Amino acid sequence: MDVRTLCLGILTFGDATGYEIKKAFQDRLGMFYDASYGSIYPALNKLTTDGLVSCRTKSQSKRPDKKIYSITLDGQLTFLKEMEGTPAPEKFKSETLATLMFAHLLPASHIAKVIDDLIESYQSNIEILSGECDMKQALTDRFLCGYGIAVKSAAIKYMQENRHLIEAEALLADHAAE
Amino acid sequence: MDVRTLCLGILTFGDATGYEIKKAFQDRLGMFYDASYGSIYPALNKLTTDGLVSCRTKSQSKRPDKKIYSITLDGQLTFLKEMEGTPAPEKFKSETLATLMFAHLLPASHIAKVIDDLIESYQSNIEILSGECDMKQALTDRFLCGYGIAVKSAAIKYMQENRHLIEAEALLADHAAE
DNA sequence: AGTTACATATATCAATTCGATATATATCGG
DNA sequence: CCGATATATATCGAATTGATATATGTAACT
Repeated sequence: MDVRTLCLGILTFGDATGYEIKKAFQDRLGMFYDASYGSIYPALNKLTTDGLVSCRTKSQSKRPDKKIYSITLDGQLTFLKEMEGTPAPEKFKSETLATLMFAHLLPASHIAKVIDDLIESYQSNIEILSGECDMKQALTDRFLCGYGIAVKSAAIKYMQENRHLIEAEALLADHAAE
Repeated sequence: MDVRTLCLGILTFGDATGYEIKKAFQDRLGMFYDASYGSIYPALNKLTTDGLVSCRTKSQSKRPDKKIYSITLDGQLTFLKEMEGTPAPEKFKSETLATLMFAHLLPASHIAKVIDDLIESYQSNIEILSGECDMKQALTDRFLCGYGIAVKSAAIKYMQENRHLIEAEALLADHAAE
């Protein structure tokens, strides 16, 4: 599954411009899949060439022409076939947790700040997701929002209950450095 | 923070070959940061050029020469300075959850399988992490293993309790298709 | 004895993707 | 009136992945 396939998926919900597709990635998929213009625009070009989407241009005065993409029948079939494959393993990248790996080399104050920031960002995620969760009527959206909330909540709880472990390591190093 | 910096970090634990550094990424950082040979070997070359690591070659009969890298004093200072910056936001990519976004278009049997597989992979993660957690003496390692276990456990619990929501959507679609 | 799979060890390459940047304008709050 | 945000396109260098190539040892299985 690549950006191309997910662009097709987003277009099953209705026609959209590249700009709107980018927004859909952020708003609907952002939690577990993101894509940049640098991958979306080339993807749409390729999809158009392959006949999986069609594109009509709406000229606008004083703005770049709007290119509205629609999924074709061929595109729908390709999308469904693609989605029937086995999804790749999940990938998670956290510079914060990588930083904590080296807590014994860093100032305790920095470790504390990094953890504070992470907890705050999780809390902000949860607030946004809670708001969305209430608005959405579709079960799918609710399920996915709920997933995000459940996981982030568990992360916060663990961090708060166990941060002293890693902060102790950093403190030890601080004393050794003196 | 990039692969270069994390190679330096891994070398603070002791000298290593590129192959061993790759293993360290998998074994120690794998949960929250991974890197491939295609990024590790170029990173080590650059670090050597910049004088942040030194490299001695150990010739081995019937094997490629082993290149053992050591972090230099300059490398240690550079690493510490790098780690004091603010870590980038976390990134998570899940093709499985992206698939679920389109549950209303897919066969219920496929949705069920995809969820089963995800739960199984989480369970396997937890088992591996539990084993490691017991072995490790360092608080840092325990903290990070514990984090992984806490988060994956919450994910499993949520999935098991709420999967019926999304499976219902897929079933609806199945009936509509008939 | 043979074979299959995995571990050691290096390295490169096409393809993908990110993050930043460029270009223009509208709109809205302070 | 100004600065921030939104609309809308597109490209480019740099980083990264995942696959592949090359060799061999070693352990387990048949």
